[in-house]
Amino acid sequence: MNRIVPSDRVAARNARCEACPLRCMPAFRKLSHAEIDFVRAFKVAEITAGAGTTPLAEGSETDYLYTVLSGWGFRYKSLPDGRRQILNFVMPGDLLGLQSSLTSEMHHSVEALTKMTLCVFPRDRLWALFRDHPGLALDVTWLAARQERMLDENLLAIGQGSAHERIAYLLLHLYRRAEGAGLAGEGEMELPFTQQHVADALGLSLVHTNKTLRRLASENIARWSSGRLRINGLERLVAIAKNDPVPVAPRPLL
Amino acid sequence: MNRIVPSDRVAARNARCEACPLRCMPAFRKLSHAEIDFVRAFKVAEITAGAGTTPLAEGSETDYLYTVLSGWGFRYKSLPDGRRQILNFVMPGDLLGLQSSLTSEMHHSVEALTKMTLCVFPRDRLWALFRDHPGLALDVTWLAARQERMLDENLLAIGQGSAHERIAYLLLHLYRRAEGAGLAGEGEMELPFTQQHVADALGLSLVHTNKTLRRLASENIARWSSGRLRINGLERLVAIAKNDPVPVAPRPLL
DNA sequence: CGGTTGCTTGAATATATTCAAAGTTAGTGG
DNA sequence: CCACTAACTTTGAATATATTCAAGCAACCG
Repeated sequence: MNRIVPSDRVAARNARCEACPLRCMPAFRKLSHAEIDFVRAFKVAEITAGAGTTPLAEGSETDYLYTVLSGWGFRYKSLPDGRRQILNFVMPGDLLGLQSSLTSEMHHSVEALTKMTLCVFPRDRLWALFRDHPGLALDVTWLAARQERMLDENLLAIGQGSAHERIAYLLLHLYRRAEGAGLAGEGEMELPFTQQHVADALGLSLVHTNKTLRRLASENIARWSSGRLRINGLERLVAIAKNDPVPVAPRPLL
Repeated sequence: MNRIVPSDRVAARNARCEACPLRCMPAFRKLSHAEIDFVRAFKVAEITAGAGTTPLAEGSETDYLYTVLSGWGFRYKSLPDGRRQILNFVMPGDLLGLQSSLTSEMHHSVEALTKMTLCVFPRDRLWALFRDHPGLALDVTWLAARQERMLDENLLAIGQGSAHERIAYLLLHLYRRAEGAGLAGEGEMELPFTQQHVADALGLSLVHTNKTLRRLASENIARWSSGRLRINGLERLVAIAKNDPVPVAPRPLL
C-alpha cells in the first residue's frame, strides 16, 4: 500500500541557519549566536522527500533527527491487517525522530503528503547538544511536551467525540497549527490530502467521514474542495469541537 | 463528580534518594553520585494524595513536578458536559507535570486511585537540572518520549481497534507496565479501579465494556474480579491486542 | 479516450450505546 | 449480627451511530 522509497538526498552543508526562512518567522524563538553556531554544525544535510515517500519507517533504525523546513506529512502506525492510525499531521517546524531517543528503532512511520524539505541532525550528537546547550536541550523537551499535549487532545476527541465533533476538532486543529506555521489565514488553508487520511486520523470509515464533511458544508460551517478548506463559521466550529487549540508563540525550532 | 481535595503534605526533606526503594529496583538506571546529590537537593517534599483526590487539576497552575513513588492514579481530560477521557494510568516511576514545562498551566488532571506517595520537585529549578546535569536532562526527555510512545499505541488501539481488541490491549498494556514496576507477576496483578475507568480509557460505554470483559472471561483468556486480574492466555491476549508492549530496562527515574 | 483515483450516495448490516432493572458486594450504623 | 445504603457489576431489550457493500460520478492523466 505505502511503498517505502528512499528519499532524494541533497548535499547542502552550506546551511545558513541564521537566515533560515522558517526561523525568521515571528512565531519562533530567537536563538543566541552560540546556539545558532551549534545548530549549523549539528545539521549534516538537507534532504528532500517526495510526496508519497516514507522518510521514516516503523521498525527501521534511524541515526538521524529531522526538522521539517517545508511541506506536509503525517505520522502513523499500522496493524498487520492493513488498518492504520494517523497519529498526527506533520508541518514545518516539527521535529521528527525524537520519539525513540535512546534506542534508534522507530515505533511509527512518517509519510510525505507533499514534497518535504528536512534538516538532518545526527542522533549521536544529541548528547553534545544536551551537554553544551541546555537551552536547546530544554527546547527539545518543550517540543516533546507539545507533541504529548497534541496527542492528549487527539485522544480526547477520538475517544469521546461523535463523528461531527471529531471532524470539527480536526479541521480546527489543522487550521490553528497551519496558522502558527504561516500556512493559513482569513479562514482559508490548503489541505494536501484526501478524505481517507481524515478517516484514518479520526478512526472513522471513509463513507462516514464523507457524510459528516458534507453535513458541515450543508451547515455552511466549513467547505473543503479541490484541496482547499474554507471555514465560514469559526465560532460554530469551536463550539462543536469544544476546544480551540490556539498555538503558543514563540515556540522553539531546532 | 471528581471533587478536588488538597493533598496531605508531609514534610520529608530527609530524603535518602540513594536508598529509595523504587530506585533500588533493577528496572531503573543507576545514577552517578553527583546526580543523586542533585536529585536529593532538587526534591523539596514528599506528599501523600489520598484515593479519590486530584493532586493535579486541568487549568490550574503548578510550580512542581512529581515523581510517583507508590500508588496508582490516572491522567485525564474532561469535556464541559462531563464526558472524560482517561489518557493513561499512572504507576510508580512516572514523572508528572512535565507536560507543560514552560507555562505552568496544566492541560490535564491527575486523580489518585489509591493512596499515592509523590516526590515534589520545584519546576523553577528544572533549568539548573538541564544546565548542570545533561544526563538527567536526557532522562527527562527520555521519559517524555516514552510517554509519547504510549500515547501513540493508545491512539492506535482506540482509533482502529474493536472493543474486544481495545480491552485486550489495555489489559496487556497494564500488565506489562505493572511488571516493569514490580507490581505484577505469574499472570496476576491488582487493578485498583472500576469498569467505568476502563470504559473512559478506551472510549467505550460502561455496558459494552462489561459485556466485552465477560466475553474475555468466558473465553478463559483473562478474569477480573475483586480488584484482581488473572491472565490465563497471555499468548491469546497478545494475539487479540496485536501488540505486546514489553517495557525496556533500565529506564530513568527522577 | 480508457484508466485511475477520489468523492458521493443509498441501502443493508453490524457494532456499540442508551435505557431499564436486578443482582452483588462492601461499608455503616443500629 | 442484621438492616440499610451506596457503589459497582451484570443482563436484556430498544435504539442509534457508524460500517460495509455497491454503484455512479467527476476530475485528472497518460
